[in-house]
Amino acid sequence: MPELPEVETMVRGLRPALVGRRVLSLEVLDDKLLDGCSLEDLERQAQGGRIQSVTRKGKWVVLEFEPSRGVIVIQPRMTGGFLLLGPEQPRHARLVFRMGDLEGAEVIWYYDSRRLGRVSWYGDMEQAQTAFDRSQGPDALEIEASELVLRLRKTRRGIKPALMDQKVLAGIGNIYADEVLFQARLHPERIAAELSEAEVQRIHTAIRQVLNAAINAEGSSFDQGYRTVLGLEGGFLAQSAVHRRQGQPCPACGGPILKTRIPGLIGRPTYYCPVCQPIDPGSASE
DNA sequence: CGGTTACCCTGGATGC
DNA sequence: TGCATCCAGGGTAACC
Repeated sequence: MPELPEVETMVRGLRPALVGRRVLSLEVLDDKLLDGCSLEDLERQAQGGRIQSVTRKGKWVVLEFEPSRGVIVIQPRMTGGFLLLGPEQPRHARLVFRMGDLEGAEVIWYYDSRRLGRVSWYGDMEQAQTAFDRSQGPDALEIEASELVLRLRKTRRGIKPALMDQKVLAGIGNIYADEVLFQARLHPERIAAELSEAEVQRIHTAIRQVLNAAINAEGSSFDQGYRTVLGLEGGFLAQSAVHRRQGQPCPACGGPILKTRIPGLIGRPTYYCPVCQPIDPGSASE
């Protein structure tokens, strides 16, 4: 579920409950989520450790314990999330952090209905960073425009699948790819390597605008999916331009938003305005 | 190597 | 009501 804005919202919500506090115990309720570490090792590593920082790398949640106590990385993927709402077990709970020195909540839950999320442990922050750099590109909020130009020039896929490729840049998924491409007025099937520098610059600007707006709205919620750590819905979809708005008027031209499937993203819907985001830029209406 | 698809999972919504 | 099918915020192994 979560893309960069949802993960950023999780991390911001977790910080006051975790940073500087001691983990009395970590209980792993579902060891299927563990990636590269045993249940026993993870529980033992966390037990009694004080959390030094809670950060985000791309779509990863990173819990750093006090020096030399290691790092836990959680990838929520489609349906993972955290809840601070006390001792009552939520549905699909997979991890339980029982905290000391905590005023509001004593228990922090990680839940994941589809069990696609992953939990890893690294010896220190440097190892976690190395693992990140091996599998992910620069964070979408940190990448420079010039770097984005270089990276997009290397692939002949459509620009939407390229933006969603975490090795190109980390943090963008299906919702925000649609919003970024609308904001940049680019058709999702435009070949990434054929975009002009000016067009990639528009994408770079749109990424920052869209992701920051989504963070301010605390992410995107629909159906039974993503919630904040307090169990609240994120508000971004109320202000989305195209995503999940098929048949509704484009906010720029008033024409109907289309829902379609594009090559390279089978099984995932794409929403766009065919007038404002023409496949042939020469025919743009703006 | 670059690009695409199949598959991993589950639960809620939708359709017959 | 019951059952089948479809759908979903992600990622990766395997394939062409």
